[in-house]
This record gives sequence, C-alpha cells and structure tokens, in this order.
Amino acid sequence: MDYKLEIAKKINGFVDMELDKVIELIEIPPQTNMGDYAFPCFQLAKVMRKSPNMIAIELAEKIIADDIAEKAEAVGGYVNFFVNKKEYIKLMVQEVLEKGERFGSSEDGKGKNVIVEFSSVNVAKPFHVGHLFNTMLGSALEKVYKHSGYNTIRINHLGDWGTQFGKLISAHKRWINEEALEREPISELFRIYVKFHEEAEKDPTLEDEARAYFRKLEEGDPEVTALWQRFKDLSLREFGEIYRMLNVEFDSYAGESFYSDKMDEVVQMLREKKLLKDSNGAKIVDLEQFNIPPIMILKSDGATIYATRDLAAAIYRKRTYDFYKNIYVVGGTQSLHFNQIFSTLGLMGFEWSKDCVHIGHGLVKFADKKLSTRKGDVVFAKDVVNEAIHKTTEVIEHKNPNLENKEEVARKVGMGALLYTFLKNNRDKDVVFTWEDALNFDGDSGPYVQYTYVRGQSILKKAGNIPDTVDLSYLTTEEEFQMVKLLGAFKDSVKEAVERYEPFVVIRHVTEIAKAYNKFYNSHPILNAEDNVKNARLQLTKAVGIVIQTGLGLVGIETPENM
RNA sequence: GCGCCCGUAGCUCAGCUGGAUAGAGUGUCUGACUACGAAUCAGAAGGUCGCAGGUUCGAUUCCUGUCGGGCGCACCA
Repeated sequence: MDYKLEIAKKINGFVDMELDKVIELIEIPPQTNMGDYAFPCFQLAKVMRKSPNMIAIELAEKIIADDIAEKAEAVGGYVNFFVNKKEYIKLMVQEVLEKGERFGSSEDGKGKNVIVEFSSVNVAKPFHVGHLFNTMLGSALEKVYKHSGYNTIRINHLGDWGTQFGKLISAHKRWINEEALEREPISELFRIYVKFHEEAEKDPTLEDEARAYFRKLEEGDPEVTALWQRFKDLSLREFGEIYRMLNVEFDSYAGESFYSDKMDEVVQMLREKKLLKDSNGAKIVDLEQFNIPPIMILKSDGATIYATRDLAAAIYRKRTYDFYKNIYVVGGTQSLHFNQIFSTLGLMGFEWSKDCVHIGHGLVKFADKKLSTRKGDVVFAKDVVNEAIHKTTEVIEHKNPNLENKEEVARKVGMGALLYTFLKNNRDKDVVFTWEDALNFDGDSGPYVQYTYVRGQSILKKAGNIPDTVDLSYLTTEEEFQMVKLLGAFKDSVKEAVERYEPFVVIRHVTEIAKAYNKFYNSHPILNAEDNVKNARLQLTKAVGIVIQTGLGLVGIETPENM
C-alpha cells in the first residue's frame, strides 16, 4: 500500500493539479504531533489567488475520513493528514513480511542497462584507502540501482596499460625478488617500481629501455606479454582478497589494455569530423565553446593518452550494452577530465553523451598521524581492513568472549564499521579518517545498527515458533507506530539514493529505523508481554530485522546473527 | 589568473526541488542493567546556518559579491 498515493487521491479531486505533482508535494511533517502526511498549499496560492491558509482550510473540510486517513486538519497553509494507525501498521508490517528482502525494491529501472564503473585500480600499484572508499561507494551505488530494478553492469576499469609497464618489465629484469613477488606481489612490484625511478635519475638510458619494452608489449612480443600478464594476474589475486572482504564482484575487468586496439577508430572519427587540431605537435580537441580547456587526444610523439582510451571505452560500452546510463565513480579531482570527455562525445554527435555521468567523491584524509606516516604517504587498504578486523576482535574478546565463529563476526562488524564510516556522509565531502571515530561502535555507526539487528534476532530465537495468524492490531503504542512509519518510508529513501547517487540516504534511514527499534525495545517488553501483544511484537521485530538487513545490504554491510 | 567542491553546535555531519519551533551522532554533565544482549535507552547544556547585499509573503536552501579551506587547469592516469 502506497500511502502517499492514497493521500494524493483524496486531494486530487479538489485541486487543479496532476496526481503525480500532488504526490511529489506530499511531505512528512517535522513534528509527529502535526500529523503523518502533509500537503503544502503554497504553490496553489499563486494560481488560485488565495492565501495558502484559506486554501488549506477549504481543502481540509472537503476531505472525507476513512480507513486510510481518519482526520485532515489545516495548519498554516498545510493540510495535515492523520492516518488510521492500526490500519497503517497492519498493512505495512504485512507488506514487509510478504516481500522480505525485496521490500523497498521497485521496477523503476526495468529493461534499462546501467553501467557502474568503479574501483578501477592500477595493476602493480598499491590498493590504497582512496580506492577503498571508491570501491565501497561504487558498489553501494550499483546495489541501490539494482534494487530499483535496473540491470547493472559492474566494470573495474583496470589501469593495466602504459609506459609504466615498460618500466616494470625493465625493473623486473634487474632487481626482482621472485620469492617476495609470490608472497607479496604488490609490495614487491611497487618496490622495484620505486627503485626504477631512483635509478633512472642516475641513468636516464633506463627510460629509453622502458619505452622499448612497452613498444614490445604493444607489438605483442610473447616474452614481454607473458610477464605483463603475470603482473596482472598476481595483482588481481591480491586485490581479490580485498574484494572478498568487501563482498564486491565485477562483471567486467575490461581496462585500458582492452581498448589498446580500439583507439585508432576514435582518432579516425575525430579526424573525419574535423575536430582534431594541432597544438605544439600534439593533437587536441578544442572545447572553448564549453568554456573548458582543450582535451588532448594524441601526444606530440603520436602516442595515445588516457582520454583517448576513455573515449574508446564510452563508445564501446554504448555499442555493447546500449546503456541507459553510464556512471563513472571516480574521485572528484577528475571532474574536468570527465567534463572534457563528455563534451567531446557530444561534439562527435553522440546524443547519448548526456547519459554519461561522473560521480565524484572526496579524498580520504588521515588525522591519525600514526598511520599516515607509516609507509610514506600511501595508506594501504589491506592495512586499514586488517586493523579494523583486529580491533573488532579485541572488542569481541572483551564483550562476548564465548562467541562462536569470532573471525567471521569480526570481519562483518569490522567491515561494517569501515563501510559505515566511509559511506555515512555526502560523497563530495572528504573523509577525515580517525581510528577513534571509525572504531567507535557507539551511536551513529555500523555496529550500532548491526547490534540492533542481532538483539532482535536473539529475541526471535528465544521465542521459537510464532503462530501463523497474528493479529497486528495489538501494536498500539506510539513507539511502534513511529517505527512502522519509518519502515514505510524505506522505499522513498532507496529512490532518493538512486536519484542523488547517494547511498548515505539509505544508511541514515536504516539508522533511524534502528534507533526507533531501540527506543521501543527499551520501553516495552516483548517476550514478557501478554500473548497477543507478544506475537504481534515478534512479527514487528521480524519485519524490522528484514528492513535493517536489506538496507545495510544495499551499502554492502552484512548482518551477523550474533556479535 | 580561471574552473569545480566545501563552509550549519567544541568535533564529525543531516537539513530533499525555498515553507511549519534549524536536526543527529560524538564529546561534556546527570540518570536507568534481579525484563527480552547496557555495542542500549532517557534527560541537560551547546548554533547571529562564514560575512555582506539582492530576489521573495517567506532564504540554511536561489542570485551576486566577499573571506576562508580543498581540488583541478595538455604530452602521468
């Protein structure tokens, strides 16, 4: 039952406004004593040439009370509706129990392909906290879209091409420690990469050697290609550990190397459309009409650049997936780059360039000097992940030493705390990371919500079987009603998260639900209540558990059964 | 110099397309475990929404300017 729709229908006959518009305007009053839904009359005032107050009063008088809304009253330009609480609770709890994990889902995106590019790590380079944030955000966005019925394609646009591989191959021949490479591939590859740069300072011919190796790679030299493939395999093996921790998967790893043979066509197209200009020996596309700097397509030595690859990738994706939307989850520092890419696609005549969207996000910064100074200025994601799980294990040892499968729970809770920390705010904001905040399990945190779920499940286990026929009209307290109202608004939060590309909307809403349940939990007995009340409250507990689990799941946070 | 993002309580942040008394969490102080898990709950204190103009019946929200912070501005990605 969609209450907004039902309320809108009541208003619809009396105002000169489309039903959809009415639904859009309906809001939830800031104070609970004002009512459950409100219709603001300010917009009508202009066309009707009457004061909002008058319109509200007249409108309220016309509304007929029924099982949906039992009262409508006019207050300061708003018509406030009071729903029939018993009926509302009954319908909503039933809906959650029937739909289960599909609660809050929709078919808004039915038949539409949405590409979400995220993570996009560089082969042979460290997976740092910035990638971690990016991966969490991208994965959450994908899940939210999927829940809204879109067919999603998760792409990890690997950085697996370019002259740095020539350098790596050159460095490998000179300084590789094979044993270390097998044990800690990224660290070893990063070590020789850094060493290469140090040595190249003294001996510039190394750079020439690296370029020569990359040329061999481009030409498909078997030995060099095999080495490159090995770097890639080893890197992905190590990245896979983090993806497993996060429960993240991809549908495609088509990265830069994948487009190495698809760029000639792009250059050709640009040339045919006379968009390519010469500038200091390089080939550029002028974007002055958009008020942004030109985009470089070919370097002065004729080589391609990442912009060329991004253009090729966009065109390839349109052909392959015929996307409804092509979402790039990439740090906000690259907003100009994507602005240039999308503008260029537009100039090329691709009307679908408007369906490409760059979802930027802030940087991860460290307030704790301890971590940031440890290994230069790069903070490895696996160190953060391991530390979070380690600290969580300590908390478990302290609070619940007899817990079974501690490792599994520590992973879920530790990762939950991290995910929550990274995703709880507006994605544009920089994440100021402190261990104190990230591992504070009180209040606004992943473990807070998980704990609420665990306590509910614990009660359900103690209760045993609940009768099939439960009379939900025994849920009569204000705490229960407020909680159910939040369950009812869950779908809206998913929708808003999709529209704004902001998973935090869902996180915050789920936290509100957890808070409401905790308030209820602390003010009313469940197992010790009279049988009819007990059974109704158990069903409510079950419903809340479903929504919490679903909501947390949408941002990648898992729910343990105990903690 | 130009462009993008940000500026709301001591700290970290919500506040949806302008609308009803600006909200959370944390930290501080106080109270609740012989009821179902206290990783919980209840309460108190804490804000001239960076500043100045403008539009409007009404601005934290929109516009202009200004100050402060972050990030970009071609042969790296």
